[in-house]
Amino acid sequence: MSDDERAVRSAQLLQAARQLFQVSQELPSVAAIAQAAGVAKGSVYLFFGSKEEIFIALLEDSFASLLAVIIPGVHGLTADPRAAAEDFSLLYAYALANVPELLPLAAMANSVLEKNLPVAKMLAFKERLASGLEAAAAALSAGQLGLHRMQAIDLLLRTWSLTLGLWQALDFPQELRPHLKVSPLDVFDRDFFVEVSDSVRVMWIGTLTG
Amino acid sequence: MSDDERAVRSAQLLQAARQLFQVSQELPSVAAIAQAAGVAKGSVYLFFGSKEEIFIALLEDSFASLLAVIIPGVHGLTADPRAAAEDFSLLYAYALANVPELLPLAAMANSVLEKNLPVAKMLAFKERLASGLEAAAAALSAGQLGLHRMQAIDLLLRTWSLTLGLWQALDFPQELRPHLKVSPLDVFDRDFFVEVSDSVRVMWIGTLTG
Amino acid sequence: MSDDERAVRSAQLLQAARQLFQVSQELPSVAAIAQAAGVAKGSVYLFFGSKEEIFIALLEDSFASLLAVIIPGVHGLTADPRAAAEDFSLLYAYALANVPELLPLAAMANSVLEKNLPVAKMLAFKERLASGLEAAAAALSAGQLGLHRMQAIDLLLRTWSLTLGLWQALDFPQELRPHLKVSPLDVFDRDFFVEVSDSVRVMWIGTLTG
Amino acid sequence: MSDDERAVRSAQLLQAARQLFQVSQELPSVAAIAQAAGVAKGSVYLFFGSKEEIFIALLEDSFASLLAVIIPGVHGLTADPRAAAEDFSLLYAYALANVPELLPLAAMANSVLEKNLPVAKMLAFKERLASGLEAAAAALSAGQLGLHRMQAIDLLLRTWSLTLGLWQALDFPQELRPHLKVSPLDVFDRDFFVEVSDSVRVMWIGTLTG
DNA sequence: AATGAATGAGTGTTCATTCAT
DNA sequence: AATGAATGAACACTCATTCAT
Repeated sequence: MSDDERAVRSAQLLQAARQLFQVSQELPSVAAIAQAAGVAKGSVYLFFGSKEEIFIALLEDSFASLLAVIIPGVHGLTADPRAAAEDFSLLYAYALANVPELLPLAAMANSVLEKNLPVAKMLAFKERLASGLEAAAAALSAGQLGLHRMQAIDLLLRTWSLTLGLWQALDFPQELRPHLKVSPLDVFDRDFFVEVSDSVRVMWIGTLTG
Repeated sequence: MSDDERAVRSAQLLQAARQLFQVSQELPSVAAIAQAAGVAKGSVYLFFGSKEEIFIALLEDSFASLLAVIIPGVHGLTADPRAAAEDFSLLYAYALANVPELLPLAAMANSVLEKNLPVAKMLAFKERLASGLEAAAAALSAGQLGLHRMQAIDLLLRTWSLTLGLWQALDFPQELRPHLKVSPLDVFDRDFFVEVSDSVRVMWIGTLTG
Repeated sequence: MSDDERAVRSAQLLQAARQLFQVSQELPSVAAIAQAAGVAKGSVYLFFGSKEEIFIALLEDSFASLLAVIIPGVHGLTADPRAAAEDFSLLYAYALANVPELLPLAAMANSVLEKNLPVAKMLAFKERLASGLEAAAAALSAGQLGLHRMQAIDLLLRTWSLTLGLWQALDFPQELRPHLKVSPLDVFDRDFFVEVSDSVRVMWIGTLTG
Repeated sequence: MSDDERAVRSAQLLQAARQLFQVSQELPSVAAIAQAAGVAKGSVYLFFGSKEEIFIALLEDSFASLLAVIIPGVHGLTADPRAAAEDFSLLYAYALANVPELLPLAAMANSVLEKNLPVAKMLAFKERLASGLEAAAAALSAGQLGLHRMQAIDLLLRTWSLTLGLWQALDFPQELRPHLKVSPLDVFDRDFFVEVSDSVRVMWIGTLTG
């Protein structure tokens, strides 16, 4: 089987896993993924070493999608800190909205996905994350904002952390949504993307003008 | 059984759960908690409706411990934004270090703990979180920084989100630690508390002076 | 649960396992054993650590049954070697016939049962086998044949080995039985118990008179 | 494909299976055998009908190797029973040592290999074993010991049975070996080949002089 | 003939929870 | 109130075998 074909098949499985995950917000069983992808259970293991590897791959894939939007974006930011912060925060929220499974998946990474993952796989995963972060930081520091590499890394790491944390703070299961209108839960009644955008903008302004 | 007695027994179970969780970084089994607390397995269910409720209660308890330090702290902050940001960020990191199980537990909340939790319990849990946030915000806005209630809530919510996200980004399983010294993982080789402190200070300065 | 109760329940499970094994000549599934014993699958694990442990226990139990007949028998053997060999060989074949699952199970010990068994359990198992052998050897050397302990051990170990090997050589699946009448398979067309008895008698005579 | 070619390829597969089995003492997977033989997995099934057939063939092959040494040996035995027994027992142990996979494989025959084997194949296998036994018996009875055909068959069948049983009684997994020095396991702490040689000699003497 | 991608049956084990005592 | 024996649902993974190419 050629590498291309493998990539196609893997992507199909990932797509099946993505859809199931988006619906249930839980890790679907391998049987469910296989069925959704129209292959036999055993075939899943031709492409992924374990169930966890599937979702780690999905997480990476989604993260890469995010970066694919972010990297050109940060590279083209203006030299004006406030305008740059504004532009980035909007672009960022928009990019996040396009990979809806990213944050729920990332929120499971530490507690669920990394269990049962061989050290080597986990290392490789984390290294690719780090490289992605580096790449984005490189693009950011190559722009007109005059950030050094380390400053760019710090800013992006904190941006991502804030995002992930906000998602967890503001994500409410469907059944709780109606109650968000009533005090005291109304403090959490925010549109996630607006909140991300706002808080990221503030953080960037603070960093760039501080 | 009197309410006081119930409270004592619940606290003993929580303490057992806390210790086991701190050691293993995984949700201990109900059997393990019962044994550690010196009671029979079935007795756990006289105090908690499910395994998840134990850890939700533990999370709340730990969160309350954090607030117990934060609330007086924010109330006494100086009017000078930079000094206030500096003081808070240090106090905050210190307070976090005193409840080491808080962040690992909070990181599991969305993906693990909230499964299997009846809506009513979950609602109550979230409401108490919201109330705690409100209380801290009240203390913060009552201080000399001149923040409105909503501004205080926003700032604290973002602070907590940033913290939780950073913890997840920087937490590495023991086996991966050695590799943190080598590129590209070295971008993650930070002391969590220093990083929290720094990033929170920047966020506060940005917010207060923005 | 008292030790007595545990013993009773374990024995019921063993009995269920024994019956299923005798019928199918294959290791039944845990589910099948549980069902046959009238308990839930999980309950099996209250008494046995793994599937293999069930059958190791069954093997031990059957072996103990054999020894329970053999030990008094060897103790009372006459001083006359030929008569003793004759008496023992008959008693032995009779005793074997009373634990029909013993040899099929023993034949699986090396290749199947000992897989997946923790070293400690396996050690304990082998030690009890050794002790049983020692006990029988003690009874034999205490009799009138004038055998030393080591001679008795050797003789019994060889007797058992010959038995186990003969069983494997002469055991034929049901579907092959009809073909045993036809050359060249007719060399295997022997009654196992007669063959055991004969060959053991010869071995004993050779040893005792050699 | 000519019969010769088929024979060569089969032998290569058997050799691969033999080596893998000798190393792991477990039945290697078909994939492993194919890889070790340098062919594709599916190709194995051009030569063998099932995995079990491979090992049945290997067992036959190894058994034939044993016979190839034994048959000339028994033919040339002296007329003196004790000397003959001595000579045979040494030759036999030596021959066994040259086919180290034979006994582990034979020990699996009843419980593992014969599952999943079509009756016809099994019949053919058993018939060839019987023929081999007959051939050896013929050689033995043609010698100077004056044994009848049936006596020779009996003696050889019992010799083989004793050997197989002893192997199973004395074979200990690597992890248990250290414990063999300590009572009560020390009764099993024997060199297999010495034990086989001794016990076979005794059996032969008993049979030939009885 | 040779391949190797695809299959899918088969099962031991855990553990939160219940409930009779 | 307290126990702990009993439950049984849930599921990843392997690997012998097939068959289209």
